[in-house]
Amino acid sequence: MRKSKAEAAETREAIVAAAADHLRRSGIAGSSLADMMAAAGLTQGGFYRHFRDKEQLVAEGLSVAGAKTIAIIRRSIEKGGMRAAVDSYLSRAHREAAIPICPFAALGSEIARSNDEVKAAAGAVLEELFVLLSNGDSAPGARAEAIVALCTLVGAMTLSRVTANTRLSDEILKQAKHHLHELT
Amino acid sequence: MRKSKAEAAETREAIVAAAADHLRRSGIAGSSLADMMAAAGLTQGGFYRHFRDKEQLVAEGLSVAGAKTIAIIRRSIEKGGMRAAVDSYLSRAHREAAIPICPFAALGSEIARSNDEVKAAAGAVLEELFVLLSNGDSAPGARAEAIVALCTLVGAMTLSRVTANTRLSDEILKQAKHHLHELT
DNA sequence: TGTACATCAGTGAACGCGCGTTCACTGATGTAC
DNA sequence: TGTACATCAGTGAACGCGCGTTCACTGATGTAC
Repeated sequence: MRKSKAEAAETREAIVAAAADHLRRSGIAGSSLADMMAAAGLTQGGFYRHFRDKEQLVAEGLSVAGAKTIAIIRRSIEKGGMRAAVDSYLSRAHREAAIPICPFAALGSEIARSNDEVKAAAGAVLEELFVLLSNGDSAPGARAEAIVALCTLVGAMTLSRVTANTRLSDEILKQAKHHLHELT
Repeated sequence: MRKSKAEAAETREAIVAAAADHLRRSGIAGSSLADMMAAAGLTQGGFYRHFRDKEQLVAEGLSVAGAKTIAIIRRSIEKGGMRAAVDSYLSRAHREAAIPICPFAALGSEIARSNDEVKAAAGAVLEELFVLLSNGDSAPGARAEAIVALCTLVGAMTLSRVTANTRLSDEILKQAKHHLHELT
C-alpha cells in the first residue's frame, strides 16, 4: 500500500485543503480528524504519517484558507476596487455560505483560544490582508485605514452571522457597507 | 436532600452565573456541564432538575454575560463618555483578561454556529448594546453609528486576541481606538 | 540492470478519556387531611 | 396544628458515543549491492 513520495505529497495537500474547508464550516472543536480525513478520501489511521497532531493541521488549514480568502479579495479589488470587495465580503451570500470565505469571521474566537502555532498562522494571514487592503501603499495612514476596515468587516460579518435570519442581521451588513463606502 | 423553592431558585441562578463566566473563558465547546456545575459548587447529576439541555444553559448564560457587559459599558459611558468606554473596551486588560468582558469577542464565531435559542439570546443582547451605544438617541444616524462602532469594537478585540503577544495585536487596538475617537 | 531487503503510506481496529445525558437513591420540603 | 405521604433538589455512578491518538499489519516504493 505504500505510495510514492509525489503521491504522498499530494495526499498531504488534499488533507490540508479538506481541513481548510471543514474548519470554516464547523469550527475547530467541530472538525474531527476522522471527518477531515474522510473529506480527503482517507481513513483516520494515516493522519499521523503527515502531521504531528491536530493543531498542526489546524494551523496549516488556516493558512490555506487564508490564502484562498486573500486571492478572492484580491480578484474582487482588481475587478471593482475596494467598493466591490466590501460589497462582496459583506454580502448575504457570504453570511449564508456553508463555508464562509473569511476564516476570522468563521473561527475568530476559537483561534483566540488556540495555541501559538495556530495563532501564528492566523497572524501571518492577517498581516497579508492588511497589506492587500492598504493597496500596497505603505504610508502609515493607509495601513491604519486597512486595519480599521478589516476590524469592521470581520466584526460586521461575525455579528451578522450571530443574528442570521433577523432584520438586525441585514441592518448590520447594510450599515457597515455604507460606512466603509464612505471612508474610501 | 431536597431544597426549598427559594434555595432551588438561588441554585439555578448560581449555575447560570457560573456558566456566564465559564463560557467567556473557555468557549461553548470548551465548557462542559460538569465543569460549570462544579464552578457553581454542585455535581453534574443535578443539572437536569433546572435545564432542558446544555443549549438552554448556554443561552441563559449568554444573556447574563451580556447584561454584565452592558452594565460595565454603561457605567464607563456615565463616567467618561463614549471615549472612556472605547478605551476600556479596547484596552490590553480586556484583551488579556481570562474572562473577556464581551461575549461576542469571546464567543462570536461559536454563537454563529449555535441553534436559534442561543442566537436569539445573543441577538437580544446586541440590540440592547446598540441602544446603549446610540445613547438613547433614536435618530437613524445615531443607530447606524452605534452599529458600525460595535462591529469595529468586536472585530478589533477578536483580531487583537487572535494575534495576542505580537506587535500587530497592539497596533490593532491602537488604530481602532484612534478611529473610534475621531468618529465621536 | 536485476535482485533482496528495508522503508513507510495508508488501513482498520483498538486505546483511554471526557462528553451529554440518564437513573436509582436520599432525605428535607411541601401538601392534603 | 399535627401527622402521613408525595414531591423533588441534589448526589454519585453509569450509559453510549465520539474524540485524539496508537498500533499491528499490508504491500508497493525506494535503496543498496
